[in-house]
Amino acid sequence: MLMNAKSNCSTCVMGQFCLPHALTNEELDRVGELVKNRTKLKKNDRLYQHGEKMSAIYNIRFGSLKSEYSTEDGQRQVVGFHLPGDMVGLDSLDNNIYQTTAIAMEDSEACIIKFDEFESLSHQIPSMAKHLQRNLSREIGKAYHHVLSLGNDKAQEKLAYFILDLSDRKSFRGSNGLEFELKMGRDEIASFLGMEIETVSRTLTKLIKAELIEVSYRHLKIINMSGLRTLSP
Amino acid sequence: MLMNAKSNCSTCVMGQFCLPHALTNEELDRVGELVKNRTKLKKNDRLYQHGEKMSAIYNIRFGSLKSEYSTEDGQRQVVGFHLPGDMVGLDSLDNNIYQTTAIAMEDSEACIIKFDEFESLSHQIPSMAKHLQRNLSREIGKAYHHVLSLGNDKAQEKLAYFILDLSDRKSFRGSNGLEFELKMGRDEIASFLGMEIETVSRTLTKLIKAELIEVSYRHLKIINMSGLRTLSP
DNA sequence: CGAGCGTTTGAAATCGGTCAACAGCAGTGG
DNA sequence: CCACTGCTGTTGACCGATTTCAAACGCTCG
Repeated sequence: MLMNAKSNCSTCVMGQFCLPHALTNEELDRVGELVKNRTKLKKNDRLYQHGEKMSAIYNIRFGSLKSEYSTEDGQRQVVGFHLPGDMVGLDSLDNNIYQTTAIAMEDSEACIIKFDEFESLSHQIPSMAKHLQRNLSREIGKAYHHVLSLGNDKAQEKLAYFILDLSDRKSFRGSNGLEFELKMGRDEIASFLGMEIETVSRTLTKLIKAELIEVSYRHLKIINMSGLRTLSP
Repeated sequence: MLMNAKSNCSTCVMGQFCLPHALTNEELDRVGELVKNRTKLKKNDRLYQHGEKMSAIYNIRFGSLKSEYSTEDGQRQVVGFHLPGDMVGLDSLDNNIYQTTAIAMEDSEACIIKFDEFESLSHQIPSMAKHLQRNLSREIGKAYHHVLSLGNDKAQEKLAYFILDLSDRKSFRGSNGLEFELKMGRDEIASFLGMEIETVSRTLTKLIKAELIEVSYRHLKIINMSGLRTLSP
């Protein structure tokens, strides 16, 4: 985990997805002060680990990560996939211990937001505190939706939900939401959706035969978006 | 939904579960100002509803509520059960719209925390903002755990998790965690755990035959706590 | 005390899990 | 550059847990 690359929030292309809107230039500079460093991650590197003392929260700059929730007895579950602009580490603010482990699925980079400095900055720039609050609340909503999907949906619907969610988030960030590379393996999709690897594979072929998507290895193309949407609300 | 009963945080018995620790008397009085009103709910009354504009967050004073997450197409899922001391409505802070509906499972009462007033108070008493932040983060952790359970566990384990969680929370609040009334129906347990009513019923009888619990209608008694714990980690 | 809802129980059907074998892409080293 | 090896993903057959459909039971409330 290398620290380097002085950050500069005011010129960062992720700014619009990462920072609260309508910061003054002066505020931007102060935020830039706060986010002094970034960290580069190679595939499979951990950004933080379950059980560790929290020191910072992070903003993904590029690449993609997964977060895994785990219990003492070794049960593990992928609870989220993260794309550039996503804020991660938010599950640690309750007791200052990370509840999940964040692992890079490809070479990635994240901005480090030292938390004690963040807190003091929040007092000066209230919109930063509000921004964090919003992210926390949004994460709750996402988790509820995940619970809904795991609790109600059949394999097909869960997979459709997964694909559409990914597609939406890619589009939102300005990349192609209709054709992209899956950075996660079938095992990680399976864990995320609460099913087995083989079921993921079989269900993908079902969706292919239904001419909703095309898949070759980890390359995915959406053929019939509305068809997919009728599967996952 | 009746407004009445001037609140008084400084003498409220829920204080220890509800407010941040170590508030000065003067701060307590200011918080009391904020929480001017409570609302009484009869069974099945809604505290707030999915899609509504957020005006306040709430703290349960007595009784018990469930929150239901729902999608446009009518899928619904119970995402949480709430006991006295719990803060609810936290899923609304992202876009000021409630994402869930909170429904009383018995006659209940909640303190109303008008959100705009809360925000201005937060500036004066930073520990209040921090307290909210912690609650938000804890809710994320709880949701992740729920996802883990739905994704990995078989019916028995899910039910054990449900019972133990309820038991722990009752104990924490000083009531009897070994023998209590379930305020929710089998249908609500089923929704929460992502299974069917009949499976809940059958699985309960399994746990009874295994001499882990006794159940009669909605009265539940834990016979073998450690046995239950071996089922749910 | 009776009506009605909530709960339990039974039997049959189904979806997904498990076990096992195979295919295919990728990265290594000759 | 190609062959070998290993990891990742696919496919098939079988099995089991949960769902589904159906009916009976038993609280609880009016």
